Amino acid sequence: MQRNSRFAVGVHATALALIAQTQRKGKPVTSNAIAAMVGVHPVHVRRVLGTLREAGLVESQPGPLGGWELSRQPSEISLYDIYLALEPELPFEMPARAPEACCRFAPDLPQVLADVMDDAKRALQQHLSSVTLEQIVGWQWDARSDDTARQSCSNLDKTGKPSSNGTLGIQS
Amino acid sequence: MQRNSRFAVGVHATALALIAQTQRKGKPVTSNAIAAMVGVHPVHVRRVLGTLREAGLVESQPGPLGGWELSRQPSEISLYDIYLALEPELPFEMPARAPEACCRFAPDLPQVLADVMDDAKRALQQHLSSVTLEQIVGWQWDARSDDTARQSCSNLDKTGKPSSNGTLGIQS
DNA sequence: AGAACCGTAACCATAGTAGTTACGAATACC
DNA sequence: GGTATTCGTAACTACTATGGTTACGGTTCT
Repeated sequence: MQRNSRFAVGVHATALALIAQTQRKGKPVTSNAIAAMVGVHPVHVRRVLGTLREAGLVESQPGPLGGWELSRQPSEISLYDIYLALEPELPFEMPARAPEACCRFAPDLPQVLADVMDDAKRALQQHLSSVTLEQIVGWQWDARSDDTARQSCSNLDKTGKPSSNGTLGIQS
Repeated sequence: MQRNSRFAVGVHATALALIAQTQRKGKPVTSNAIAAMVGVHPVHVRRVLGTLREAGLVESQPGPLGGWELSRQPSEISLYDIYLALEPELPFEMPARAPEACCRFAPDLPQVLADVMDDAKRALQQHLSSVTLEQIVGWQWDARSDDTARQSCSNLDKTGKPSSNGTLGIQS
């Protein structure tokens, strides 16, 4: 646990959803499969992806053939979209402060600092906006072409079932 | 409280230390004065600045004429230096994961995601490294020249004494 | 009907943040 | 030397965020 992982989980999960869309048409990835591959609890996956659904990035289907799919073109989903949907604000927020706290000494410092933090947020936003899910999965294909054989992992959707062992073998 | 404010406090405090150095030579800012202006508890200021001292960014002196001073040229202290000293890592860290969790489906995705996150961190680092304390305080002088009169704030070092009212009038 | 999904609420353990108190050490001033 | 002022730090506390876990209900496919 610990250290906010929603963004990482969101990116990982949506990337897996996209890969699934192109790999096995008609059968979207399930929360359990994502959870097993990302290494978190299925409920957490649903919570994160549920938030992304509210933002219009993904869709879910219940039932035996259910799971998660992107609801936009992968080229239209940037890391910034995912971040913004999952986190209330970018890092480098100046904490709200009582204005009378500063004095003759440095009356404008709070505003200058707020501007500096805004610059940092803008730089970050710019970078995150420039990376799309389509690119990420593309890089993944590139990397994969260099690969040798991999061990198979049959019946992926079944793995990570909470009732099986409960911990998924994840250590804190 | 809440939302990690160490970075903001560190930047604010060091900027005030620099302003003090150039404003009232020989009399560094005290933790109490910084705490009052930043809006946090003096002990918290000492904790944050204590960490920055370990990183070699500031120095402290005890006693009636004591307080905090920069131990480097302000042009040699960047926001990245302050961030790195106060936080164990930049945001956008991929959580450590068991390697066997991923499978044939997307074996290289974890590495690709780690690279993507590294890119984000690099972009952030680049921006933070480009801003120095000297610049920040310079902007503050610029803004100040536009100012009209300000109310004075006599005996700043005394304000914010915990024994006075305990809360400093700070609301959560 | 039953199995396999998602949807959510509820509860809990853990950990990080910062306020608060307390006491000790160093320094300046009388 | 005594006192006031400052930093240094440990200890305790309250609050909050995070995410694991369980439980139960609703859909959809077979």
